[in-house]
Amino acid sequence: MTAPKPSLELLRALTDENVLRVLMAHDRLTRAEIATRTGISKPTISESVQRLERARLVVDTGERTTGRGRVGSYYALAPHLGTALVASITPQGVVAEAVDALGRTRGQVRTALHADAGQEAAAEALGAAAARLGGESAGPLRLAVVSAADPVDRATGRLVHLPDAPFLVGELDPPAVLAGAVTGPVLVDNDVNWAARAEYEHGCVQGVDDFVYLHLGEGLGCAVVGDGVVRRGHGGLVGEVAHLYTAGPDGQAMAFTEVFAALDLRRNSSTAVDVPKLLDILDTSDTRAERVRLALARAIGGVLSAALAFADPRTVVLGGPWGSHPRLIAAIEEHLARSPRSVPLSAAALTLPELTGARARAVEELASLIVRAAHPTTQW
Amino acid sequence: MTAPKPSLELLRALTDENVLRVLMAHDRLTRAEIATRTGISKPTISESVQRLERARLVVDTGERTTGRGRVGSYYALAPHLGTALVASITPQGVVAEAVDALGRTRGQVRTALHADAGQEAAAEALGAAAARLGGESAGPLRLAVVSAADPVDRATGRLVHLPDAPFLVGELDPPAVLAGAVTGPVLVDNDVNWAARAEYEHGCVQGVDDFVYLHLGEGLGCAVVGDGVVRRGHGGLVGEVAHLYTAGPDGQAMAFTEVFAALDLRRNSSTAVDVPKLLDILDTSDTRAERVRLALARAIGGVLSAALAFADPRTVVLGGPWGSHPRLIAAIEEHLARSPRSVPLSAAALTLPELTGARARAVEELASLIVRAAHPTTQW
DNA sequence: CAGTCTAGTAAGGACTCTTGCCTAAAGGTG
DNA sequence: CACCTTTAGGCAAGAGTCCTTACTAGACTG
Repeated sequence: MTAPKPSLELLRALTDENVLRVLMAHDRLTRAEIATRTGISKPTISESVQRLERARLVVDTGERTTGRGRVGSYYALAPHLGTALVASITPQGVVAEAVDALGRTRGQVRTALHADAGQEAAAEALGAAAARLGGESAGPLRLAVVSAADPVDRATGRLVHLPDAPFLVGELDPPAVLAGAVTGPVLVDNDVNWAARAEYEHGCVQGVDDFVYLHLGEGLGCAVVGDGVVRRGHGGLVGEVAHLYTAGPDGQAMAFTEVFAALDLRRNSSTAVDVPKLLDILDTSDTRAERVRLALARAIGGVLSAALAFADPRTVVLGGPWGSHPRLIAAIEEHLARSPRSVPLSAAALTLPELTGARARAVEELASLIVRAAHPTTQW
Repeated sequence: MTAPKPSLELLRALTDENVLRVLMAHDRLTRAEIATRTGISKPTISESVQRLERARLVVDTGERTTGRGRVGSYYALAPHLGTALVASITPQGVVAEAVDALGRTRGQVRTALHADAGQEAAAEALGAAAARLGGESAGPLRLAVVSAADPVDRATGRLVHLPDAPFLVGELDPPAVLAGAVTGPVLVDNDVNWAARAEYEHGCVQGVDDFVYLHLGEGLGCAVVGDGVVRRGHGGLVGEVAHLYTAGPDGQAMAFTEVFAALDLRRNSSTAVDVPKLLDILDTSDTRAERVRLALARAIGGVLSAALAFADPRTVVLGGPWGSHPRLIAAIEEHLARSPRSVPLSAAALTLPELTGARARAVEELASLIVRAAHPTTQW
């Protein structure tokens, strides 16, 4: 809409950005290689590299080309540019990594948590992991991307407790916990959204710009990808399907989460789904189990009718501890075949997908942080 | 992500774009005014204006400044740059306009249609309107933006007949109908999506980036705006809520459209809602009418639970012939107050909103067509 | 050891943007 | 009416960026 103001500084910034981006894709390159890869002339690249070296964003690695011809110098991103923290918080524990702008993992810390550890323990584990990774890596932790197994408030990054939804990780404020260890922004989103991003980039829906990812585990979650981007809505609560009205076992309209109460599939004194019991039923072949499967398929079919109405996905991905069970998928497909509108289903393909998705975002964000650092004033 | 390649041509293109954009916002300006408004220096503007004049995109209007100081020449976009066709097709008739890049309406044609005219009549009316507007205006019709009161296939722009949904306008292929009269692209979307855009820009949800617009008329439609953009999904069927499962009059789960059958609110031998009868009931105060209102509120509440789950709107806008009825809104609000999650409601504010929304898009698209015409090869 | 190949540099040209100054023409002022 | 002020537009100079071409330095090849 609004075109940037033309200026020579803009050109310079563009050249530098091209150089930095290509150095993020290939960790070490000579000036000549940068020139051919970017399509910019060698002299211009030389000037840019000099500029970036003076700004300490790029360094001569000391390595030299071997082979025919004159010896070239390899350049790379400066090592002290820092890393991004990637963290996943689940009831099982905290997994944290540091990644650099090239997407290389520089260290990983795993901390197991007790089943009823509470948010203090989670916060402590996250803080400790950040401190350790920050100490280990060459530069500072410049930003953090956090995945949490609960709804996340889009504005503040804090976890939200919705009525009738299990609160797995609990009242946690990742930006506050990480404020000391991380110098820049802290981006928080729930695990299902990150998992959807991972499936989009590396999993079973590559190239599908519009899809819905339904996560079925202890909690019931969903992610909506529209036009290639994870949609979060006003408060970040897109995909919170617990209160969605759907069809219950006897055809009554009821909230999705109530279906599990009606089927006696909840964990004691909790709104969490009893996953072992449910998996057990999915593996059983008697008529009672069959009835439960039908009821589940019908309830999930109702959820999918809502997904079709509000997201119009090309595909629906089913993930989570019991979501990708073949017998469940078969039952849902059968149900959909009798519905007026249908949609292809596929099973989630990745393990630890939320970390993959969060990592991708972290790398992207770190890259743009570095590029903007080269020309703080120029904007477009 | 990928930065454009720096080049002097890019700078030139950027300058020209700045000039063209400012001339689209203010119909006539002197070189000096362009310079101050864009923040670019006078000599640069002079060169750009010369270039654009040679390319016949800009003309000296012949007008001269009056007042103190040297007389300046006013420049403006060339008049033959053409216009965009904006058309709305409803069962009542066709309304078509030509708009230029400054958003000025250059002519309007209204054609009434008989209640059961069929798509041939609609196609003919559309074609005739386009031919007339194309003949009247100075330049060609360079693109068209069409609003139709039916679902639109995102890939082809053709209207789609979904099962159990009324097919108001019918099997129409606007791109084919307009191929002769319009030189460029034909963008088609359904009226509810355009109406949502209009409410976003000029109506009751200005500045609200995430909202849902529920249109309740003969057909049941919905638009989802996420991050400030109307979301269409894979096939363009976002908002087709007819088959969404919700709660029926007796608490049974049923498709939204079936609720109207159950309440005997359909027009004879059709799936269209009987709007006069429904409005009548909304205005009545006996217990039977009250029961119908309750049932409607419950069914719409179910639809809104799906909207909350999949779009997380900040606000829900209710529009259409019976959607903004105060008594209906009150009934829905009462229902929502008892639900675990709620959302503010507001009534649609605009008349003929679909034309307003389509017009905005047409102006935007025409502007970018003109800007790109100035530098066909440069891309960024 | 001459030939070949390649990274990096130097020179020159083309082009764009900016600053500053100048001119022309109109309105206002005494 | 003469003069000053104001404003649009043009011109010149200068700085900066990118590109092409040509060259140099150094290492491998045969």
